Amino acid sequence: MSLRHAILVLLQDQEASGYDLAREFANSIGLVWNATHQQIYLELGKLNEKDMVKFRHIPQDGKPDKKMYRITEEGRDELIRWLRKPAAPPRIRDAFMVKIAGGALSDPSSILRELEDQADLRRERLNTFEDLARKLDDRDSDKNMYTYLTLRRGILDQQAWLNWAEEVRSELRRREDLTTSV
Amino acid sequence: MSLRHAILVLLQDQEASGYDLAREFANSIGLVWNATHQQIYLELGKLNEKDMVKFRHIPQDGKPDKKMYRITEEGRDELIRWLRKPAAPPRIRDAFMVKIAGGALSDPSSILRELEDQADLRRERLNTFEDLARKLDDRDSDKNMYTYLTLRRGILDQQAWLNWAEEVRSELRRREDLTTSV
DNA sequence: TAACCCATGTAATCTGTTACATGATTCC
DNA sequence: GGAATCATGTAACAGATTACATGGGTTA
Repeated sequence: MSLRHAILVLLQDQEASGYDLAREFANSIGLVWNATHQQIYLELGKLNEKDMVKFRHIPQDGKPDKKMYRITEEGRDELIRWLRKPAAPPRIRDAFMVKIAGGALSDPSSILRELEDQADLRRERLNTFEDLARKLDDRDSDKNMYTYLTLRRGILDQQAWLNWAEEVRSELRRREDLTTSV
Repeated sequence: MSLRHAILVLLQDQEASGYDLAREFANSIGLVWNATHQQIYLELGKLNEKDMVKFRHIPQDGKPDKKMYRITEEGRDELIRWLRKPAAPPRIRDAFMVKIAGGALSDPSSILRELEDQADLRRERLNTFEDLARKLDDRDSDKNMYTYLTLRRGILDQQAWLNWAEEVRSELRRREDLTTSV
């Protein structure tokens, strides 16, 4: 329900096309909310109908035309209304963790294999976020402070995950020692 | 897509009614996957059609009848097939974090208020998970080890969140000092 | 007497995913 | 020559949420 608001947050700072937004969802805001281009184009259509955004056509040569969207007064009002209401708690749906919870059914080696794949991903993300955080030179501007805090959230999250992975490794190792020593 | 598998994981250990499962989704496995009773009843219906579970009627007095579900061979096969495939990465949809990312639009005091509400919730969860982890006496059984690891994931996650909240507080405080001192 | 627990579900709606579609340009 | 980038979308389907429905028993 708040793909809408994530889009409005992005349109706060700049006029953007659906394509631009999709790219940002793959980067910056994607850290906290992700969406595909299909969803974005659909939602932009709805936002336009409700006069929360408006757009202008930009013909380009060599490239397809663009629709550059801008937030309207109504859009800003909607966003501010939403910001005032307490946020719905995120719903947790982590398939990998379902596997861990049901781990007794698989074998440790296949769990470890997938754990390492996931860990690679997390390490990669951690690096990306740390790079981005380092590049935020002026943390004293309002906007940058919130971007920084968002990145910190991502960083702490990845670190916590990696620490947990280390615990999993040592538990599984301990377990192996127990069974082989019998 | 893996509500199905979360249910099958739960039915691994014990026969259960939809109601029982809903309770567990609110507790144990809810830590990694959540679902409402409507979804669960629907999915149990589908699983039954596909012969992945079967049920028997238990009449009760003073209470409504129950349907106690059990996993079948087909169900176990499906679960094992699923466990072998790499899990889809969880999609991130955190409305509160969208608010932080768009924080420059609200005022620090309302952000702090909501931060504290969320922190209360996280602290509560942390306590619950820590209690449950402490009560897991015999960590050497396969099943308990995986439950323990699942709980550890929840614990590290809550801690990381709370540490982040502390960073937010000090950043906002620093920010306030900057603006009031001008 | 009100709220909550037990126990099941259906229906309407909203969101999200996957597949399909087009077409020029640029980079390897 | 093939893949990726730019740029837009539609349609079918799957998954999730919200509202509605029932009704006895227990606890505050």
